[in-house]
Amino acid sequence: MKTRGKLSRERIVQLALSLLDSAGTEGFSMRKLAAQLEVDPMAIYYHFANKSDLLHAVMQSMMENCEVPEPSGDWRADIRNLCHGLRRMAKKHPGTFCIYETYDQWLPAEHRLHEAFHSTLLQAGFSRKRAVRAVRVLLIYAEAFAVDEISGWLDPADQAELAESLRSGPYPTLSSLIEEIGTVDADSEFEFGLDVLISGLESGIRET
Amino acid sequence: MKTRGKLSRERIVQLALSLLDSAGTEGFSMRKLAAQLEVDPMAIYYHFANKSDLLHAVMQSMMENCEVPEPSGDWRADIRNLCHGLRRMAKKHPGTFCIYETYDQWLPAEHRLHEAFHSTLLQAGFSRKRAVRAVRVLLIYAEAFAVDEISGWLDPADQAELAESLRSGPYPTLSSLIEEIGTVDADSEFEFGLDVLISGLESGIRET
DNA sequence: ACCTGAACACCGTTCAAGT
DNA sequence: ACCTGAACACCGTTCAAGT
Repeated sequence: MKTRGKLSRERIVQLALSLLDSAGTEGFSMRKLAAQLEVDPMAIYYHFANKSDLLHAVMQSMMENCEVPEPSGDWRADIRNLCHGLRRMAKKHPGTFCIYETYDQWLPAEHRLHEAFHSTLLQAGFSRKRAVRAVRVLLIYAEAFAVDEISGWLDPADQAELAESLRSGPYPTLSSLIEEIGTVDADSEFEFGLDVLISGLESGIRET
Repeated sequence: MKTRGKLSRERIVQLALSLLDSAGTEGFSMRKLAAQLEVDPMAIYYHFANKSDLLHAVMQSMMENCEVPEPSGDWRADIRNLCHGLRRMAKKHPGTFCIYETYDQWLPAEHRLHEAFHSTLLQAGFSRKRAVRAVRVLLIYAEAFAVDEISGWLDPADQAELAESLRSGPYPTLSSLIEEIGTVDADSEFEFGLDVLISGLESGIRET
């Protein structure tokens, strides 16, 4: 009812989201989006101030749909679930997530997730300062892992390329590890990192 | 002696490196670089196939200058030093480092650093598989931390913006933590993450 | 061998105009 | 209120030409 025309903020955002995720950061442009909307490029500018204003709305839409599981009482399990939810969201919206990772302002929609992280750790007995620091480390890890995953840091074809690349100098250790470096199971890899972080965090809950 | 002209691969790379680091990813372009070199934009294309070929060389130059401290025998200290070296390099070359982070191919110049990481952990008694996984987690953390630092995730001015942004909904935990979230000392923050990771890693050296 | 210059297919965005 | 269309200042890059 707000719009009699063919366009609406909602329709633009939804199509932008899917175009960004399917075409990637490089393949996305205001002009291509307009073409998909079957509209003049400048029509979008009636609804959004500029490209980054639109991207802001797109990121908001992504974050609003992020699963934030309910707390179970076991902070270790809850933290894991929150990280998994974040990773699932990233894989569902690879293009948008990469934009989000280089975005330097607060997104209201991310507060819901951050609230859950922080309250989980405070409940678990973390001091305020330690909780904030722990969340920061966990988010850095989970998000950067997801970005690496999106950019394809696990294709088995890489193994040959690595071997080729290593011929540029004597790297005995790396050469002996080609198989291990090339063989990556993303799921268990992610789990491993969470194990390390959580066990590192539980050794000093009372500190600081 | 390879070039009689005003241009050379070396000169182009050095100026590209400093332009990229001072102007940032957005501010860098082939045309602006050519202007600084006082040369026609297309002159660069005689020395490099295209933009990403040039950026590859720029990243190589950055990584070649990365400090890779000698092993001391104490793997905990060595891992910390390697991570600090990486972070220092990132802060010295913010623009180039951000390009590097979204680059999806092997850079020969990064093998030196990775070799040091892996051999340190193997010496410390990590199994091959566990060493590879540990390095991956450590690099993800150190690099993503550096990127966050570069994009300015620690300015004290953010505190007011966060408070404003939190008014969009009820976020009791976050609201109570505004001060802690806004007050970040990057150095000790980085150290905290390393503490967590290393203590998490030492709890299971013999596993897997 | 090394650089120039015009040209092309893209961008995001301003601004005036149409309905 | 909502969209169009021409125009501008940018891109990266191809291709033919100059020295």
